[in-house]
Amino acid sequence: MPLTDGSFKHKKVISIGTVSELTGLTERQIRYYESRKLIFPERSKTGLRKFSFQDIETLIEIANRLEDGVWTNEIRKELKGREQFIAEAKLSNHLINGKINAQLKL
Amino acid sequence: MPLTDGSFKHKKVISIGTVSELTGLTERQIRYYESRKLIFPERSKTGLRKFSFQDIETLIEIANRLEDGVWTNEIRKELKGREQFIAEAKLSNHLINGKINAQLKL
DNA sequence: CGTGTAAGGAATTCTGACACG
DNA sequence: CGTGTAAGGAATTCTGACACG
Repeated sequence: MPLTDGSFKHKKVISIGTVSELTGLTERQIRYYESRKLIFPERSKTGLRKFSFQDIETLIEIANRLEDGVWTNEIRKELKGREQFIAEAKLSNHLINGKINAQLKL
Repeated sequence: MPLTDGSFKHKKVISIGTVSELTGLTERQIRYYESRKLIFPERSKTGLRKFSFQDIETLIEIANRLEDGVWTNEIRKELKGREQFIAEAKLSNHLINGKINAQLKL
């Protein structure tokens, strides 16, 4: 039942310069957030960082939280919390779908 | 009624090296197809090509057609035909939705 | 026609460090 | 803590051309 493609959103293909333009953040900031384990870009064979659209969305959230005076340590927890929530929601959704299908067969 | 995001699919953010990896085509081939007006990457301020996921899908189609022995001239027409079809389908879809909504109000 | 390649230059990205605080 | 910057090097990309055909 997935409606959106999503494969595009999570594919790591965007280089740091483009991410910088899209987010308004400096490359320095982006690299720093990676070192703080807030984002996890992939690397090309030669070591160049590759980001996804999802990473860009996360970076914008990070920038907003930092403006609120929140530390990267705290932001990391928040992001993990969100991830956990999504994972649970997906599982729950999956289970419910199973029950619905079971009922439909009766 | 758009279900898929789509904004990601059409955003021009991928550099030619990554496109080459994703499609299996050489940079030479990709640049040539652009010169033949089969794809239309954007350019960064300094002139670097930027492609979208849609461009990548088109490139794969192009490669398939070329393998079939079709010339770029012909492929260009095919692609235009497809575009035209999609545009018409969207319009038609829009009109039908309008009629349905009109009926629902009766 | 479609593609390979060598050529020279320009733009991008990387890391580690010094700085401020 | 989070960010700016100068430094030197490595990897990427660009264009125009010669080549084959």
